[in-house]
Parts: sequence; C-alpha cells; structure tokens
Amino acid sequence: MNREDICEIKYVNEKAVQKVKSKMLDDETILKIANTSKILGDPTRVKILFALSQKELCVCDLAYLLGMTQSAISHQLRVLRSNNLVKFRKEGKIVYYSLADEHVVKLIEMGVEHAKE
Amino acid sequence: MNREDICEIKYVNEKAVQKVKSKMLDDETILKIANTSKILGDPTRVKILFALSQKELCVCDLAYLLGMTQSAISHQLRVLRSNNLVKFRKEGKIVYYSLADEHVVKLIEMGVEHAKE
DNA sequence: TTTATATATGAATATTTGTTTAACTGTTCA
DNA sequence: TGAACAGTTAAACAAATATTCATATATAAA
Repeated sequence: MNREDICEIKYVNEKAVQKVKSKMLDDETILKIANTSKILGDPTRVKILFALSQKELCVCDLAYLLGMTQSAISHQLRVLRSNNLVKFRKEGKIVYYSLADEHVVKLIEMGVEHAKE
Repeated sequence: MNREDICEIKYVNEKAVQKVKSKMLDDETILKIANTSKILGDPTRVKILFALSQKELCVCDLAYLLGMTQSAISHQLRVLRSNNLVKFRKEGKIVYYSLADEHVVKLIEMGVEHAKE
C-alpha cells in the first residue's frame, strides 16, 4: 500500500517515517496502554481506586464515601474487576473490595505523583 | 447529609470511611489524573504520542505512518494540543508536531514500561 | 493571479460510556 | 418461614467520543 491510497497528500518525509515505523510499538502494547489508561480516565474510578489504596472497603462504604448510588459504584467495580484492578472477598452479605496487587498500587501512585507534577 | 439520603443502605463502616475520607485526594487532583489518563485512553493518540517521542513529524507523516486520514489525525492532534501534550512549529505549509516537554516523554515511557509489566 | 497542496475545521454519524431506575440474588436473622 | 438488606444486573437514556466527509484556510509555486 502506498501513501496516495491512505492520505491524498504528496508530501511525506519517507525516511523519517520509516525510521519511526521500525521503532513503533506493536498493536498489543498500544492497546494495553490505551486500555489501562482508559480505565483511569474516569473520576469515579480514580476515586474508588484511591480509596481502596487506603483501605479495603465494601460497596456501601464506597457509595457513602463518594456520595453516589450503590448501583453506580457496583457498575464501576465491575469494570475494575473485569480488568483485574481490584479483587474482593465476601463476608456474609457484605463484599469487601481491595486493590488487586502492588502493580495497581503503583499505578495510582504514579498517577498522583504525575498530577502534582 | 447523612448516608440514608445517599444510598438506602443501613450498613456503613463509619470509622473506616471517615479515615479514608480524611486522606482522600482533592477533586482537582482527581480530575487531573482522570483527564490525563483519558487522553492516553485512545490507541490513536497513544500511537501519535509514541511516534512523536521518536521524532518530530508533520501531520501527513503521521497519517501515512498510522494509515489514517489526515483529518482524523488532525482532529486528534487538536485534542493533544489543547491539553498541552504536543507543540508544533510551522515551516511553510507544513506543520511539525513534537511532544510538549520532558513531562510528556516520561508519561509515555511510564505507559510503555507499565504495559510490559 | 490562478492552482496545488498541507492542514484545520464543522457537521453528521455511529459507537461507547456513566448513571439511573427497577428488578433480581443471595444472605442473615427474627 | 419471611422480612430486611448488601450487592448485582438489565434496560433505558443522555452525554461524550472517534472517524468520515465536505469544505475552508493558508502558503507556495506556476
């Protein structure tokens, strides 16, 4: 496939592009970065993750803490769960959530640090 | 405001919640984290940023490199620009983009490193 | 000037996403 | 049992988003 098929533009710094292309990340890595970032891209989820980085909490605790409905929190927890960012344990009716591992703790810390520049 | 107004749930580990609340990040920091993450939450933008971390490139170079239309790239560059992640310089008709600063370089590096675990 | 071209932008569209509401599980304890 | 409750889930909806298409702007070259 040549450039005319892609963008109808005559100018392309072919050498520069090829050089960059050879160093380009594979799609899987790109998607991984984008995916993880996307999850941190919502204030509610950031709050949940930060809260859980302080202490294990149940769904209702989180709802109360964030001033949101328990359903909304539950939905977001599902997102976090299915992306392996949090884990949980049941104690009777109550479900306690916590961060999945040290990896996630670091992720949050990095975010905080970076935000404070 | 008390808990019954927020979630109609009787159980709340009040002490635990208060302790976490006192350590909670301020909204501004939360939003900053979420916002930056959101921008990295799209594969196209990650590709653009990574490419620019290798070399300054013009819009057409990027379009060719990523196999996307010039318009799509331009739209994404606007997002990156308005969030101060990239800067540009004009050379005649051609607009060269590059990462805004070292801060952004680090952001990408962190993402890559983290994705590779 | 005209023409070609590099980039930007506006409108339209399809898709994704976050929250709400209501209903449904599953557990506890009277 | 059955009432109360923690949590999940499904459907609905509004808002946000990424891309495309068409057009506009600006510069260069003829």
